[in-house]
Amino acid sequence: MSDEDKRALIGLPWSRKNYPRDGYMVREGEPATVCTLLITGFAFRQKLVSDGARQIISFHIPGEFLDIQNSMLEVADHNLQSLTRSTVALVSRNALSDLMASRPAIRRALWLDSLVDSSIFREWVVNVGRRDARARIAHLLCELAARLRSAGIADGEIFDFPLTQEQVGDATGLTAVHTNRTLQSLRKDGLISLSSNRLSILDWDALTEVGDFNERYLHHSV
Amino acid sequence: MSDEDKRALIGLPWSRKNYPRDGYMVREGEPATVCTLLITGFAFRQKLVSDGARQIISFHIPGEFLDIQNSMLEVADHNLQSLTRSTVALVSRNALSDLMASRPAIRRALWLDSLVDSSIFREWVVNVGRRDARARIAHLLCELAARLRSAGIADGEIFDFPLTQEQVGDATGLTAVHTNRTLQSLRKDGLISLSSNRLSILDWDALTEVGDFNERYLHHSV
DNA sequence: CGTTAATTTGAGACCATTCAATTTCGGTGG
DNA sequence: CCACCGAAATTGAATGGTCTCAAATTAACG
Repeated sequence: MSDEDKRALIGLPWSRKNYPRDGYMVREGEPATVCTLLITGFAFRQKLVSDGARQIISFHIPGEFLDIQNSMLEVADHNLQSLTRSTVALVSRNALSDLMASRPAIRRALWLDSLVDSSIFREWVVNVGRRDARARIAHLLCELAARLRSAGIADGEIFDFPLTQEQVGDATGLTAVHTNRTLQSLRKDGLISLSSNRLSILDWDALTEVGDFNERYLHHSV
Repeated sequence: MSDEDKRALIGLPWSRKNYPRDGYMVREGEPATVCTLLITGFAFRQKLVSDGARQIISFHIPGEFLDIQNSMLEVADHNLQSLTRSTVALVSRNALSDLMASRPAIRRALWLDSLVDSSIFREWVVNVGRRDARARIAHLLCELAARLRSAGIADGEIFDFPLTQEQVGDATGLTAVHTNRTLQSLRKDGLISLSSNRLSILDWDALTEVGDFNERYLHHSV
């Protein structure tokens, strides 16, 4: 994007909104009126099934758009929640839409953003569909680490990790109990250390091996 | 889209290509040069994990674009295969790209198409992550039926169903053996009848109940 | 420092897998 | 038209990964 594009994007009218931990930002079935950019904190998407179980569909880090798709598709098809206390920028659908109409580079950037989103969903289908518990969790940890590094939010082997074990389980299709046992097994093997909301990856190569992690699907080069 | 838009789309230079059953259309890691529209037959996307297991990520029916995302993201992040013998129209990336630049309605239609795709991936994460075998398979059958009806390819309760049980299993994260037993259980309960590549849905309401199926995620109204 | 949330542990049950063998089906050639 | 073939579907039995339920321990927070 050119400087002019960036100025136009930053110049959009927006308002700031804060959410508490676990606060609902968008509910499934609601009409969408605004577009949300995450400024600080973490967020996640989820859907509930008929017996009340929850499946987390993605996690989001600062700098990501949370609901471009909702704003085009009129009605939200999933729930969007803050993971930690967080702050977002709200932009009106119409203002963003006008900007996309007049600025090809911005249009292209948002389009790519949503295509990468889509690629991540595909990898998650594979993760919950065809990997065992250890691999699922290892893969999730690798993905979060790779994305945080790529976004410049973290750079070493130590990360803020605000997920509860129940949330890790809901993202990987496991129960909280089995998630706990699996994390212990990863710790015992010296792959990670995890406590008090801090994750250290002690052996990146081994963790990617266990998690069958190949970051091509993140399309970091685009 | 206006008539003029439609004419412009149909007027794009394209070539026809045939694939045999299980033929590879795109391989993971390959650079993308063309954009593929499925004309006849069925196709599916899949990824392979390190132990050789396969996860099917989506099925596609005639009239759907198969790889808009690949053509924007440069390198394919998954494999694309024909399910049955099929015919596709190949359009050059650049020609389609030019058309999208000049025609907002076409751009919007393709954008919506890929957003619906994305919504379907999200639902599949939920399906394999948080539903048991009966619900997973019932849900898959409901989705295929709903999409075929919506596309006008089928209209009653009887459908061409060219999937093997192994493929149903690979789409739902189950083994072929357990898929077989689960299909028998759905038959025994009078929900479906399935043989020789023909699926009859005998009790739609009961099947949607078992599969926890709500078609909002298909966004058929857009 | 008290209270609630989150993590951890144990034991038993169950859903789905594995492995192997058998039967059925669709297609092909004699 | 029938015999044959490989692929797909089906069956059985044993194994195992994950779940369930419940209780205990530890950590987070006002």
